[in-house]
Amino acid sequence: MKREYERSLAFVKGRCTVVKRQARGRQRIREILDAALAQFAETGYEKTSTNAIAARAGMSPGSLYQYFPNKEAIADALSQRLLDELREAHAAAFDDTAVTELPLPDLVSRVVDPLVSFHVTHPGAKVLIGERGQPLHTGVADRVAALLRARSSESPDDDVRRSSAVAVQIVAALMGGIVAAPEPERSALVHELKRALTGYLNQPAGL
Amino acid sequence: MKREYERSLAFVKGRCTVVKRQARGRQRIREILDAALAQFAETGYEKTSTNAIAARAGMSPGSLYQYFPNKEAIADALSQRLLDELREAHAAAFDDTAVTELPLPDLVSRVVDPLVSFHVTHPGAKVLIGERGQPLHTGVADRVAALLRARSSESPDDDVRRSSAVAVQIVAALMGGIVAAPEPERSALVHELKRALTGYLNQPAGL
DNA sequence: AGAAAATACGAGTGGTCGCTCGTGAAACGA
DNA sequence: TCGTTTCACGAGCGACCACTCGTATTTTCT
Repeated sequence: MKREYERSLAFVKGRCTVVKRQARGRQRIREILDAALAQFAETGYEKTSTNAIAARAGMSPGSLYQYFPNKEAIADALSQRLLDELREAHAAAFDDTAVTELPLPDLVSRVVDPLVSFHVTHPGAKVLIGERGQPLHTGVADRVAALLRARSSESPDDDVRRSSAVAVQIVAALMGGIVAAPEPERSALVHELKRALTGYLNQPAGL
Repeated sequence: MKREYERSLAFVKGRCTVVKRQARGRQRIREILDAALAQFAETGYEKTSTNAIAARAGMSPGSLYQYFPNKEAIADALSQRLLDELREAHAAAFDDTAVTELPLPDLVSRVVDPLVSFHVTHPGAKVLIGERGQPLHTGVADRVAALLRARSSESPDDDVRRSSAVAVQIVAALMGGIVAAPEPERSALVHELKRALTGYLNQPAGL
């Protein structure tokens, strides 16, 4: 019986080889990523040991290292998976036609709201941003930049890029508190975030 | 010959005792803090080893542990020292009388500018904020809250506290990029930071 | 001068962590 | 059925790290 297998990399005896992943293996990768996300959320990236991830995923350290060459690769793959989920959640906000006409507060809400619910349902995502580089950051920043360019086509490109980078950093900065806060306060903080963004983006550039 | 000595804590043989610090000892503490700040700036808090701090300060690990019981205490003392320096640099901005009358952009500049130059001259300060709790954060946030309360006395206290916390988080979020950027870009980013703050604080609360 | 206090040293200890490797079980393909 | 590939295991290795301790030196004070 012929079957189709996803080709992917395995890391056995210190060597990187190409293997035909079985269904079991693909499931294992998902389990590792799930465990890593939960563990990162609890203890942060640096303080999370790979042995703890393996234990949480119900496997031995050796099994874990058949699917990832090192700890960093786990975080990278996790960032990628989260970024994909985020892109999907954001599709409605970004892939629309009439972004140019929409009032700024509405536009901000359309971008911020899915972002908030994404981070609320994935409380570990913020440590992949906070403690490690910017893989999630840049993914969003690029799309925000494109959106801003569409709205104010006469602004110089550097200004647009800077504005979107700043806006993304503001969102990232407040997201931690938003996720951590209990519900009555959380809504208030989301409201403040939107106020900050609209206030920032509304202003004429020459102040 | 009688001399006056500062009493402080020593940590010898695992026990905490009170000693009469000599001038040499006080100098050593300064050297440890200097070395720690430089090392934190280079490698971050977690990845900085106490042995590396000791080596950078030109002393043995044992000597370092005569002045601090553990790594965290070094970071705490350093945070305290930086907070004192910052408070001094901010005295002019906060201790003024007519804060209520000043236009918002001017007020923002008076607060932000010393903050920026403080972080530029102490590039290690931001990791004490970024990777470890909020000792520097809260110190500034309280003063900002007092300032905001003075300006809009009719706002509810919760709103004021929230606004100042958000403002401080915005500053903290952008400070990293500001410190890292070379000079032409740095000024532009500072300008963006001020725009963000004025835009945020200018708005009527009910948006 | 001489005892006591404070400072200084640095090899060493116990512990953690990322990662490996030899071995064996399960699934696949013929 | 049987060889090959993929998956699984877990003790343990080497490196690093926060911190200790016995000892030696310097300063203080009488």
